[in-house]
Amino acid sequence: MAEDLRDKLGAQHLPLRDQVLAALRTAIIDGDYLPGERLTEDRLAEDFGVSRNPVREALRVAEAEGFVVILPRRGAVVASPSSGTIADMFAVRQRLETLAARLAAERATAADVASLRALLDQGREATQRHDLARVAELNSTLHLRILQISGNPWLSSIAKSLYLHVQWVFRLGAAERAPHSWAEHIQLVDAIESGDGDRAERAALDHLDAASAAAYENAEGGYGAR
Amino acid sequence: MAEDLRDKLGAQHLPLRDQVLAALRTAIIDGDYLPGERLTEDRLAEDFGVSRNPVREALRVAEAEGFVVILPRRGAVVASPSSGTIADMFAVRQRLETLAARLAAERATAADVASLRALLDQGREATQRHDLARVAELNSTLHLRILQISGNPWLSSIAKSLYLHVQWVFRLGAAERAPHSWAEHIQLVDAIESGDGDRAERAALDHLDAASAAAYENAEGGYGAR
DNA sequence: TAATTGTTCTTCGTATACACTTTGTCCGGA
DNA sequence: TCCGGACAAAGTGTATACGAAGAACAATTA
Repeated sequence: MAEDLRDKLGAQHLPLRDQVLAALRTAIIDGDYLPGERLTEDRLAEDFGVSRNPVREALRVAEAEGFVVILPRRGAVVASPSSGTIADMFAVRQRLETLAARLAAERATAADVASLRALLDQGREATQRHDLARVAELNSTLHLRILQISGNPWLSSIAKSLYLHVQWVFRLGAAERAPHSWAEHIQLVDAIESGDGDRAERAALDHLDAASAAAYENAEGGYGAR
Repeated sequence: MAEDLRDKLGAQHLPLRDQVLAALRTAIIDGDYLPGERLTEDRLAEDFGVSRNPVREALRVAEAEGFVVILPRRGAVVASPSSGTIADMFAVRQRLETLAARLAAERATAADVASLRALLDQGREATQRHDLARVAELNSTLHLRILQISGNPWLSSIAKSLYLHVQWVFRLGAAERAPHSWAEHIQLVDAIESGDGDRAERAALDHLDAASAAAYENAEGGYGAR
């Protein structure tokens, strides 16, 4: 028993680089590090209380994921998404998340549907409490869960990365829109439960269209200020 | 082999980690490192003639790209794509490359179309010479060019990564199929030139369906075979 | 003012050290 | 023969230090 636990703990060991990467992503998405801000290795190492090596490895992955830009011999800066790439992101998301919805509808087990319903319930409750942060969080969880249910790891990983970026760019607007989009989520989960791929795809499309429109309205306010 | 890779590195002036990453990707795609093969840091460092640090950074990115799998405290092994993930890859490619074809049709300039036609001509010529390697290379160039013409950097980067993986898994089969698929390419470029997004999307879909079917036939033979 | 020089900061790569895990091997005992 | 544990080897994870080279910025000079 005790050995069992120890084995698990050993396997669960999270390398520092992964923790740093997660913290870095979160910090960027949350706006603790603003677009264009310079990220020197020493500074990050100090912020996270680790040595430079894990920081460097995390930075390379963050670059591959598009969260930072690394200029040779000059270091890393937080990436600055332009409004052009926002439309591009939604175009790709539309293709991928509709596929995810279709696959989820075709493959979801009763337990999968139950977990989605549970998220919907929690979301409704949080909406009533006007707990926007919690709603936004549940929103993300729901989307990621659907990706997971789709059972396609490529789809899941790519769409997840895109989803994180969307959250990053519109984290404020998304929180405001979350309550309005909850009805769309119910439609989507209903469609997934029905097992009707076409219907699920349509529901996902509607949801994304609305989210895209909302994102654009929100973008008017603008990121331009540097 | 080590000397080969080292020579490739010496010619350029990029950060070592990027050169190592490129060399690693190439070595994996070319089969110099086989799926399941263990990649110890010391060994890679020696193969590429660098220290452990650049190797580690390259490995993290290669992991994010799906070329290697890293197990905590146990190191990296070359990823082993299962036939399951092959179907998944094609499912995602279908969504993305049809979008790319549509966007390319809507946005292609005369110069873009001319460059595609030039590739088609070279491909026809290489096919007549039975130069399969060259045909396969032009095949890739054509696909990547279409992605580029689509003008969506997210789409382009994601689909390119997927395309590399497909090449990796089916590099032999793809070379054999290349001549047969050339007619489909002509259809695709014609559709792009017409500016008809629907038509381009349909042409891309047909092409991918055929490629997917061919990939599956080829996969029957299995992997380990020399 | 404009150009040049020098200084400083930072990245990039190397090297080294060491704790800790995993893995493999060997050996004695049932 | 087979099992189990001690033991050694291999390799990762992390920290640290150091030197070289590039980039940015300040200082100096014409």
